Amino acid sequence: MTHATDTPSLDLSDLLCFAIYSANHAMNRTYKPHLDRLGLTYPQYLVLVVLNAQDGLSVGAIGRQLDLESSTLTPLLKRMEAAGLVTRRRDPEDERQVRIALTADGRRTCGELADVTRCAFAATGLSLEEVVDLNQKIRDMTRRLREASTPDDPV
Amino acid sequence: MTHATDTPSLDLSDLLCFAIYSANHAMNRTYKPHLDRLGLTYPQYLVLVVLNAQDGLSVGAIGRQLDLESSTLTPLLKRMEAAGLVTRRRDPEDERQVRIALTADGRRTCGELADVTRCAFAATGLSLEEVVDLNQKIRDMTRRLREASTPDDPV
DNA sequence: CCAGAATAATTATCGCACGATCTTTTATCA
DNA sequence: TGATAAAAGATCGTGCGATAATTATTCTGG
Repeated sequence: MTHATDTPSLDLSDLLCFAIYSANHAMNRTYKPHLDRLGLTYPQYLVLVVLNAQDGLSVGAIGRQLDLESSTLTPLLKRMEAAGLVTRRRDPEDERQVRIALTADGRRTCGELADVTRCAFAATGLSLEEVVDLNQKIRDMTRRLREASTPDDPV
Repeated sequence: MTHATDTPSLDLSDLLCFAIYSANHAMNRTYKPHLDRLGLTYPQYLVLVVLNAQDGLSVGAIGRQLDLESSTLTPLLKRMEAAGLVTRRRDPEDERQVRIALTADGRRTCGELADVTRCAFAATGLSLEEVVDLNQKIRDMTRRLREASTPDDPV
């Protein structure tokens, strides 16, 4: 059961975590010029992707999709509000929640997202099939990482 | 040849960049309790991995391996110096460079890294073979992303 | 109905990470 | 040799991202 015997090497190039870390950096840099043009940061882009699928979500609902804390999202959403992309309104039904809605400008920016995504896709040099496969493999791993973390914190 | 026609969907779960983004978050969270025990942050852990392989590197040399700027590394290394893990000394041969060397404490901490890496590996739920394969796939993609970015900036 | 628990968001603090700019040191070359 | 260019770090400003503490609202049990 303990497969702790086949020790993974400590060489940087063998570390899966570093491969992911680097891939994330590279992806950010790939997106950057396109997002700069739209006046967006990368997490802001992700928020728009979420709102594009379903508008008027609460801060918490967005956070659950992106796996971000409200303490991260609150200032980020305020910047997006200042940029005129979204509005923030307390839900009259439950005043604890803040509903995030796209403005006309935000919706227009959402219209550009498909192009940005297409460019990034092209930059990977992967076929659509390969992207789907790699996406699935990474998501599976992420799910297992989360499962391994949540049950009980190894103090 | 132009696979720009088969547009990737804008659904969050289909975005490879989001899969990587989430995987990176999840990996960080997996490492956190172990690194907390050692008093390290995740990028500090990566610096130790680099120094463990070759001690006495310059700031720039570390940065090239981790793909980090001096503006990120300088304060990070100062914190590691304050924590007693490394020393920072101008190279007498070339006073522009700052050499980073492990202290006795730093070397002792390096001795613990293999355990941390092993725990993270176990949390992925992947076989060593699968890790090697996924690692390669991600690194290939990262390389292509870098190639697509560098030639000329698509304004 | 009301005290206390639970939930949602905000605030504060810390540590990356980047781009832009600056300083110091080294290299180059007319 | 003496001006200038290049290289290596350091500094500054902005924006995530995490945790912990706080505030405000809603829910729940007696």
